[in-house]
Amino acid sequence: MPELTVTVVSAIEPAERTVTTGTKAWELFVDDSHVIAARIGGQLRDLSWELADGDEVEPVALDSRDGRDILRHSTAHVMAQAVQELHPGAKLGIGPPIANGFYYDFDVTEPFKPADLDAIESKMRKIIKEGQKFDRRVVSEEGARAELAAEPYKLELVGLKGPQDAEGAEVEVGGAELTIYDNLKRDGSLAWKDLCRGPHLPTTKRIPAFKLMRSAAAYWRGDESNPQLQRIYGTAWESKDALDAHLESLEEAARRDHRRVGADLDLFSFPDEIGSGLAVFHPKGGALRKEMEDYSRRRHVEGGYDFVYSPHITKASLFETSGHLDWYAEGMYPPMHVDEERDEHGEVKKPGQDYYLKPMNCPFHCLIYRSRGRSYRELPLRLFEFGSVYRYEKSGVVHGLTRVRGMTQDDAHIFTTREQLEVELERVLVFVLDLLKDYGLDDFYLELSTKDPVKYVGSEELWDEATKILDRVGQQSGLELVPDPGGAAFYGPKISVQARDAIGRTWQMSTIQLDFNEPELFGLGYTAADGSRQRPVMIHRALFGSIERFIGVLTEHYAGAFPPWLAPVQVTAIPIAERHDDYLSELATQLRASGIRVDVDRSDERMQKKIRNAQLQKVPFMLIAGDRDVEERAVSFRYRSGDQDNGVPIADAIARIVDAVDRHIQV
RNA sequence: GCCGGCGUGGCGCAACUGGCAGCGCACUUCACUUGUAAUGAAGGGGUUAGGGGUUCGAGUCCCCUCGCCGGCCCCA
Repeated sequence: MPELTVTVVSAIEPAERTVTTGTKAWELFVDDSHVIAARIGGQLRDLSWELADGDEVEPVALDSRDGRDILRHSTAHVMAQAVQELHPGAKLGIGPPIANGFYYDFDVTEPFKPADLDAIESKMRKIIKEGQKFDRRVVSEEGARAELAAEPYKLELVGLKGPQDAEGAEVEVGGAELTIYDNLKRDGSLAWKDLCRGPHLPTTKRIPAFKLMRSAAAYWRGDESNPQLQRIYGTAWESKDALDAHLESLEEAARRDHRRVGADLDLFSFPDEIGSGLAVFHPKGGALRKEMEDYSRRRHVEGGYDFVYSPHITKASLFETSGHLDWYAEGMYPPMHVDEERDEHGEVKKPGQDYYLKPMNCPFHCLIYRSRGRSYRELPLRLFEFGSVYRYEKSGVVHGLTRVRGMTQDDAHIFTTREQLEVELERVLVFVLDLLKDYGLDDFYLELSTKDPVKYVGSEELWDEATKILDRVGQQSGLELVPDPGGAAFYGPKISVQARDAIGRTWQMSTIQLDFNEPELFGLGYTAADGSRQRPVMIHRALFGSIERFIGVLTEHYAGAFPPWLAPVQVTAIPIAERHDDYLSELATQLRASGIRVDVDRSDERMQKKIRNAQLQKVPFMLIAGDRDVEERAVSFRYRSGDQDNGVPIADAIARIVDAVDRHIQV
């Protein structure tokens, strides 16, 4: 029998194996039940793939990254089969794996209801139990068209046959050839089939745990002008435990949701009367916000920024100059038309003016720059403002504090010479990261957004130079630098700082953005050392992004249990009996004199209830006093963890609290 | 903006096919004075998001508006 030699790449060391011709990949891994696919010559393949001489074969385990993707993709197929059995007219869209799960899009006459999902789930369990085989089959384009005649969306994909455009479509048609996967029952009969690149699990039985999550509409191929399909999201895992852990982490995220924590802790609200996406901060949220802002101001003073202020509205001409009305008019609140006068016949006597709410602060800062002649000696000029901006976000995207229509940016615009640009960018990045760390975020990576080939202004050379500088600065930071091709705004490339929170989610925080456009539009200049007139480069830089959003992120990061310096109430004093009230009120006066935010709970609740209330409000320090403490001129600490430290002398107690606040430490 | 779901005291929820708007927490008052997560009693609070319609009768059914939730598109 002819033989061939393959190399099995495993965790230990590559091993050569001699096998007979016709050997399938699974035969190399019969003793490892976790292996569900193989990477052969760099390509992911089914276990039924026939080996060729010289192949390098790497096992893919179910609980690996690739393994989970394959599992989820196969589960999506099972779901689609179930949907088509229950809803015979349903047409297939695409069904790729995504982070933590999968989805599949369907064109159905009626949107799915929760009860439909239950039924689909039961049907899926039946299919999984049947142990249907995923069987790969290469087809010609004509063959595919014939087989898929009833699947208009699949036909469209056959026409594309490449990974372009539609996100996720590459899992269907990505590769050099077209393939169809047949789902075969035990008796070899065809249960279902789908155009798909694969690979897949060997059989449906290899799906250990899954759950359908929700349904929603999605535009076909991600384009608003296309029809909306009904998408079902699901998740699948290598074990029941892994699924449960995933569901638990979703619940943890829900418990931390800033909309919920914000209401529980009385931080902020979104009164309907004001309008969608517009928040008010209550006294406790106000204390938190003020602390954040005050600290930021202090650091900006130290960082050499100049503080400026600008109004919330302006005449249209400013945004004509800046180009915002050309590029972003639909993202702006419509204008208010003022000062128009009409005569008795209704004819316009005086045309009036359009005023706009500002969606950005930069044009104002450009005017401040331009208010007089500038010398190279003044640069870099760093203008900083907590600037409130208003954006008419589409009604469907407004979300808590993270996507609002009115927000305050901690916005700075730095005007610099081309020569200073690199040094200044380094400085800004260090400044931004240091400050974020002070608020308790310390796990970052960077994203470099580069030119969108169709939507940009300025010369190629300028973009290249600026992109290179940003890249260099990013590299020097030592952080991971992820490319984001085409992600830049039309006026310049940017670096954004992504932060991971306490439960591993990433948030886009700061952006540092170059702008070659506005200095040009506003005709900004400075006199250089040689007396020539030069154009400055502008750096846009927001650190929190918006204060509102940052408060939302921090609330979720800390799950409301803020470190003492940020906590709205830093100390709750709890008397054991009413006769201890005055003792603690005196202590509170002393703490307030040290700048500590302290409440004395003088309600007529029992002290256990007061502890519970303070605990639920996530107050970092509870100071409890009874007869013993009064006698010793001491106080007893209780922390959010439930830990106690009793009989602490008053002076020590104050010092301990003030120290924790000053040093920004968590307790 | 699009698709779907939803909107009942401050918050969380209940009210079968249309038939007296209710419970818990919170709030107020009174009593109790207790050493580390809920003392007891009494009381106040709602034009059921807003508007229109169907009906003898609407929280419940229909229409419009506003708002919220989950996605999609978008996010300068």
